[in-house]
Amino acid sequence: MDFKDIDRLAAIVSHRDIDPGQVIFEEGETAEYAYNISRGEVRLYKLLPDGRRQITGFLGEGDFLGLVSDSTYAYGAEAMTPVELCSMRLTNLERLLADIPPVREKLLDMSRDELAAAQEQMLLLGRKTAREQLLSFLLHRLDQAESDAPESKLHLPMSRTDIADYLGLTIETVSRTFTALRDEGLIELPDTHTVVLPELEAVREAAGAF
Amino acid sequence: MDFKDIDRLAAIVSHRDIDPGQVIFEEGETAEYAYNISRGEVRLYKLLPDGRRQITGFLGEGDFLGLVSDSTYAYGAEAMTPVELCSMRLTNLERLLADIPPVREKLLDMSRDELAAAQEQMLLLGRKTAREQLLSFLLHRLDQAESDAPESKLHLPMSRTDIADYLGLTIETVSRTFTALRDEGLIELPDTHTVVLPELEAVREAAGAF
DNA sequence: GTGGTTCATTGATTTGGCTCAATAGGTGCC
DNA sequence: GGCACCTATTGAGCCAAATCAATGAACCAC
Repeated sequence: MDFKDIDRLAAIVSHRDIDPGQVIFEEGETAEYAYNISRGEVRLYKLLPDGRRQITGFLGEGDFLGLVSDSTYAYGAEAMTPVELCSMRLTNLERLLADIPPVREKLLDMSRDELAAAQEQMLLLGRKTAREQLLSFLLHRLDQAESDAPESKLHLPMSRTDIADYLGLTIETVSRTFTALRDEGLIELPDTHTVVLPELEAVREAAGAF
Repeated sequence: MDFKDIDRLAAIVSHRDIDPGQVIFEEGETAEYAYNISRGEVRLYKLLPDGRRQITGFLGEGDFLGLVSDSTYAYGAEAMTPVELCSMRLTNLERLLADIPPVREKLLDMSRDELAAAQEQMLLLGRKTAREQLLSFLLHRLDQAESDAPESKLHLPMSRTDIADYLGLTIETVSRTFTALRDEGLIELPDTHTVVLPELEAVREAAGAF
């Protein structure tokens, strides 16, 4: 990507601020924009007609949002915290992609990573117990955060309901499992949204070798 | 893609036959080849250390196999029926991809479709009952087969165990659920590997609006 | 035909996680 | 402070699916 490309990119991006709990886009909506998350945390989800919700992923700063297969979004997206988005019209983006191989290559890599993560999540949802699921979830968050957090202390921006809908559990089971893990000494819970993993090896073991 | 490209493509592909039950590649193995399935049915799966298995997808004729994010396969693959593969060395493939935009574009589309399917599967695994899962599975297979089968008669090449591991259930639950659906008249089971859906609308309804 | 093997079905029982219900912490507002 | 609101925790009972166990059906080898 050279200077000319960067200029063209700058010309089609704009900015958008979202409050916590606000919908960024809904599943099935015609996809007009793709986004890059400048700040904040986002949940992706799918719904059944009766309201059951499955969260398919959590995104944070730097993540790309709005990769679509056809012309509609395959899932909904909501802000969990105040979110700043860098938005691009998909028509412009597609034209840009057609021209700039490195961007296209990056997109392909991203979707392959996302796919590998989705398969890991299927293993978790289909075959792991609540305990293993929660530990795997914590380890995964820790790995992601590792870059800027040297210690095994973890901030969870999402609610218990969000965690439950991500793991295919109920809020009560999530809460009970957190408590049980705390009582066993596998984790510490200084407050609701903070977890410390003092014995990482034991956690990895108990998570089903994540 | 022009004639020159096709020649280069032809030069790097070769052929491979696989017997039912044979492993094509294992999760974690260094990825040397990507494949296109010429004939037969393949299951993709991930394993936990204690042997629990989650099937993450079934592939058939024409499907592409071996899209990897890093240098190792993210899942294992096994033949369910006799399989004929068209194989390509990944090193060659990568070089080819770097040069030919339409191939790269196709790959991106495929991985986006696969990702959308993965998210649908997460919804199914996390939030649907055994009954809804099985019906969704049948409808999905029917949609895929629709092209060459005008009727709502479906061939299931995989075993009950495979279906169970795909849906995150046990073989007994799959069998019981099949029987229950048959007794309700929602499906017919002429033999173990054949299902007929006489009332498609009722099935769609009961599957949780797949 | 008989025994062995594999896969599917059916039955009996158990259990992990869900449902329903109550209680406890926080936080903000008046 | 006192109250309302929201989220999380804890308790009691229940149920869908798992587990354990037996039987049936199809296929092959001898």
